[in-house]
Amino acid sequence: MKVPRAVVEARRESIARLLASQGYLPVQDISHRFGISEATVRRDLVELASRNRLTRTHGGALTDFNRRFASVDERRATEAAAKSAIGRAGAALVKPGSTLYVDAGSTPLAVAESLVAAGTSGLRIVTPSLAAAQVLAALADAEVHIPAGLYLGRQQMVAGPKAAKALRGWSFDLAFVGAEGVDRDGLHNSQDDIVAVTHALLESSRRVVVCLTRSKVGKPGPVRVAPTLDGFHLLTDASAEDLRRARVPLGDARLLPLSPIQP
Amino acid sequence: MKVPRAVVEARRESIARLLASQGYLPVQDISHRFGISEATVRRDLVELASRNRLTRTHGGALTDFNRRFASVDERRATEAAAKSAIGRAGAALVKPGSTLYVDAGSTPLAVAESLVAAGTSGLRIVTPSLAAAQVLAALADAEVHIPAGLYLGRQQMVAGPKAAKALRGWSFDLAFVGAEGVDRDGLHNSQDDIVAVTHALLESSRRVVVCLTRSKVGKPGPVRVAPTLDGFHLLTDASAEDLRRARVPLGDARLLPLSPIQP
DNA sequence: ATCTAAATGATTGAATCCGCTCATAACCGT
DNA sequence: ACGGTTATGAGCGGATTCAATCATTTAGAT
Repeated sequence: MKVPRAVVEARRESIARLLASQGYLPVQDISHRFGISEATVRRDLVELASRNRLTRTHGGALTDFNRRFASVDERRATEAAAKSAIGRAGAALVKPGSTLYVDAGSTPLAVAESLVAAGTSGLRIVTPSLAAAQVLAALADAEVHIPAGLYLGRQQMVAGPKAAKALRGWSFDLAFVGAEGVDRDGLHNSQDDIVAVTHALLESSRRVVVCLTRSKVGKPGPVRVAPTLDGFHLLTDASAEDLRRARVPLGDARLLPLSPIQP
Repeated sequence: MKVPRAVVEARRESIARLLASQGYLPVQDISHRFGISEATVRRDLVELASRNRLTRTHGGALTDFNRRFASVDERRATEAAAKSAIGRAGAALVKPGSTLYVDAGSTPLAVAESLVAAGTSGLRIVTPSLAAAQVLAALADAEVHIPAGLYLGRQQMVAGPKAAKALRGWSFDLAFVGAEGVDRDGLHNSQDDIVAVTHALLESSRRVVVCLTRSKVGKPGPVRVAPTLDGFHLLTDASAEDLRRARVPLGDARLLPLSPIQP
């Protein structure tokens, strides 16, 4: 039987709120609590999910607390296996108690996730990526700093002319940066501000690790970071053959090995 | 094939931690990430669940972590009607093209949401709240700035001693701040750093609007912001009678009216 | 070195969940 | 008042997940 529109909206709001307090609810539970059929529960959940009020799962739904950074999640899904491998290899380079820079982008984010999975302790991390900050907050004893800047909603990060300058006050053991692409003309990224940050890192970090999936090899980009990879470390699932074929000017860059599979 | 006991324990620990950062993970995802069969994943999850490290669900598992603390979403859900009314009234004060400060907290967040709903144009906003930044990013022509600071995962905000200083470079038309409580001894908040920010705002903002739900009236707090509400504007769903009864020292504070009905 | 017990992956049948369709009932606009 | 529209619940086929079992491999103890 049809029911007043206001009732439907109120019920959906109730479900969303109940979920916010519970974290997770199975479809069956919701059905019982509200005295409606599971079919209706599913319809409500689909609707609420489309409004980004919650996330659907098999058999239930959960709050969006951690999943609010959506567009990054999409990119995170592509080449997930490669990014995961790069993440593990990157995290393996990190010693407890280090001071790190973790760039924005889904590939450096994989490093952050692996650091959390490894439970590396005593880290001090600077990141312009809100997604990385949120992930790293799971490390109880870590100190996560976010630099000042303009918030870029699409990329879930802060950026700005001040960002590069602010980094000079730090001294990093290790910096993980991403890039738009690398080809015969060198390393490329998307924005002036981000390129400036990478340059600043070359001076304030002992090692700068460029994290790149194979799909970025041979691709150009709007702004050139450097004509060669001199001074960088490279972490990628692309083979040495791939890099040679794309005529990437490696210079004296060190190619870091990936962990095969499994942690 | 059998694998060393230490590896098993390390992997389970990794799963638990990864889960802590993700909130929820399907069995399949875990299987892929760790390169183990789903059967093993289920066995690990059963074991971890028996140790109360996580909660099982159909098709995956989720952290117990979010349950222990009141998340931003949970606070947002409480007194939602009052916060929504405060948000609308606050947004109504904002002229297009203004420069604003929006504090962390679920009540100021309601103002941000109403600003987006109203589609106010040309805003320049500074906020330490990542939730507010994300909401405000929906305004295409807005400029959202995030100050530098330490990331507080539980509150989804940045804070730090530098924050107050950084604000002196700005000149705000309007600042929306929250508070822990207000009682006969004045206005209270939770941390030194945040109180310092409020003080800084009194100098760098033409008007400082304190957003308070009725439940905060009569409540004390760890750190006192000010002994009276002199110089503040007050936006609350509490009645003048409520404030009088709690002997709140209003001083020359201006009590702003709430919009009665919703749009 | 040898043996036992543990860990893993594959398989299978049962249980569960999902998306879809359809009939019904009653809200809502004209 | 009335017709169109919308919300609902039930049923069904298909997909997914689960629990249990079993063979295989090897860590860890004697």
